Amino acid sequence: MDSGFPFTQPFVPDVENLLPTASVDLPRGFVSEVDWFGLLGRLTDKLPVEDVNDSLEMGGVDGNRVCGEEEKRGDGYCNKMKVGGKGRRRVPPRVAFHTRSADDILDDGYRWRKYGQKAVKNSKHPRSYYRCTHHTCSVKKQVQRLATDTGVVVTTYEGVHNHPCEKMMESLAPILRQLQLLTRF
DNA sequence: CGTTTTTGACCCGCGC
DNA sequence: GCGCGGGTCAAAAACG
Repeated sequence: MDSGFPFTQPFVPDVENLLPTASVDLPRGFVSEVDWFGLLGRLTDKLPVEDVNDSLEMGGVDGNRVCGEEEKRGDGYCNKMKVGGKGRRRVPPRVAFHTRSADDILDDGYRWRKYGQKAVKNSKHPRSYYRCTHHTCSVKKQVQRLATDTGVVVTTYEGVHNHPCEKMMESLAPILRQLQLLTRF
């Protein structure tokens, strides 16, 4: 975890060729410097839309429990949610980044809570599942090592953050204060 | 003591 | 139906 913020240069992936499941080689040290907001925001505009054809859809999380519309889970998924007939929704964007790193946990500026880990077939290394800790946010990510090259960490993001990155706001705070002072006059 | 991680159980979709 | 692979839950443990 060597996240000296801010970094030297922003890393700008080629968005045009990222869809629908992208894979980008990201140099070590650049992880926090990706413009996730802009990137994923632009991605959602062009995402394929898939058909939803009944009232049971929405993720299929846990077959046992039934929750009403108000009890919608934090991640937006619900077992039995009435959505009233056919409709269309966008599938969440998935973007994968490759990073050559000895460290599995790459600091991307957001706070994550780990909720699972699974062994990966044909690989010594497990895959870890994380969810964004922000209560209104449903973004998930998976972290695993490449089976063919153990030195490479693959981080797959799913969804778009609906809140600002706290770390970025922190580093921006002094500048914002300055601006506020200056614009008083 | 609140938050996060660990870890086996559980669920679900898919191919046979 | 059954087994398998992948994803998630949730209780307990670990952590700060």
